[in-house]
Amino acid sequence: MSLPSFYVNVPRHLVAVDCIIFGFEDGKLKLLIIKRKVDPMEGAWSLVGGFVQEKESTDHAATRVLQQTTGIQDIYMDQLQCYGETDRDTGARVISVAYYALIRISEHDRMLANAHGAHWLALHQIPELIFDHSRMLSDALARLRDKARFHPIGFELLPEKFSLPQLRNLYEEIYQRPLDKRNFRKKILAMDILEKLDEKDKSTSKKGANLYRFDKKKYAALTQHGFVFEI
Amino acid sequence: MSLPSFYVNVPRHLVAVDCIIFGFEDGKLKLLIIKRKVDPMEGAWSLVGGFVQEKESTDHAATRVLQQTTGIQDIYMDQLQCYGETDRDTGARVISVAYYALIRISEHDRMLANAHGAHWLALHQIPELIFDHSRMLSDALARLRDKARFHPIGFELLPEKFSLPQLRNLYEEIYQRPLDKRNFRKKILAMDILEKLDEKDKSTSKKGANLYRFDKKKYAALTQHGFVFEI
DNA sequence: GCAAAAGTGTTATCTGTACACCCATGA
DNA sequence: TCATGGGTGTACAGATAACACTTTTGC
Repeated sequence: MSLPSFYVNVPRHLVAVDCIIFGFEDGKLKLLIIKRKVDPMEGAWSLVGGFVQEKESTDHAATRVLQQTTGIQDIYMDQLQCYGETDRDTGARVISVAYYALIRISEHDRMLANAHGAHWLALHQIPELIFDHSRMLSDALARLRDKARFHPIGFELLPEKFSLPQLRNLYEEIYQRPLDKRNFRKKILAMDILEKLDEKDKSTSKKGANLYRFDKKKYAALTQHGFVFEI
Repeated sequence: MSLPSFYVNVPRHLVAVDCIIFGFEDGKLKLLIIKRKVDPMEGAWSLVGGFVQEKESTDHAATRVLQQTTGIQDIYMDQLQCYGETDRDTGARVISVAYYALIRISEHDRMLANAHGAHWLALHQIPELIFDHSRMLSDALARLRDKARFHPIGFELLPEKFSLPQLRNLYEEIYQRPLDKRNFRKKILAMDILEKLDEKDKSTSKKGANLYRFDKKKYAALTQHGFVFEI
């Protein structure tokens, strides 16, 4: 197969994807990182990443890389942005497309991740990362805060069934500020996008906290009529 | 110079940049587009674009391409996102990084642009664009709306000196809805980020509208103290 | 019975929104 | 003098923010 002449004699580039993978556990936002297995910077802490193959989209590369290095599948993932500085990777000129992902940390996933040499660390425990990965992380955090404010993506970080204190705790962690218990409850319930379950979570108190489920269909229906989620 | 072994036998890709260039003139948001000069799709309407060279960053490629194809320099530009589908360009597999730019349309720039075969068209007059460029445009518009809401980037589209009716008109155009004259004036003046000039714009009325200038320093100072611009 | 987290309402303040008339001026 | 767009203030409604006590239950 020959290229149109416009495309010949054009430089070609190594293109990578890097994944900023957020989870939520023990009331803390966590990040999944690995010890790099290849030179340069072998052994240093790094985001999960890999190269874009000949015939796959960058989106596909991101989900594939995540799946291959951690065994994790079927999760919320969104493009952050492209990092295109010429010297960002010290091994070669590599253009990287960063993606951020939100994960419900499960024991299953935790074992798989460990088997792949990946580790969940709380945000304040994250060591210096290679190349521009620390920059990617702070950009991703900023994006997460922006996005979570007007889109119900927080639920991607919680188990299917969750309590309101849990949900509030998540947003307090994302925005790093306390949220009033009563006001939060009032606001979120007024949206009418949660299904109240007949079940309690007794793991954090004697009394037990009622469990809820995010009602995707209701949310979709409301959205159609101009409703905007906002925390 | 040899590469670390990790980087050999890795597929390389054509990487392009495409620019969504917004301007504001005659009370309308406009887009700068060109008739494509190369195959495939020669003669079809296209965003301004070009390939990323060996030793330049993607940011640099975007400003270079804009400068080369329109003569325009020194403008607000921000990355939109990367488009990485394998079949997005019908000529070859090309990964494209899209940038959006905001321009003060001047006669000087207009002539240069015309000389390069580029045209300013009002948004509602934009024809079908090649490849995924129409998608890029609508993504860029969405981003512009998002960003302009909380960042004072609207001023990039206006001349240095502008009137409040002009500014309001711009936001009405961006958000496609009428804004109350008095409320808008009250809100924007309360921010205390505009310098009132001793000059009037008489081009649109007998009375003349007072001119203002955006005070970058004041804005920067306020931002440091937690102030957030919001329309 | 007590410690610990869950759950519940009311009030004051702020912010957004609606709205109509006078002003300055060139033609 | 009149037509045109520029400039001004107030009142109401809805949203946000502050705040303290009761309930449940395992130990």
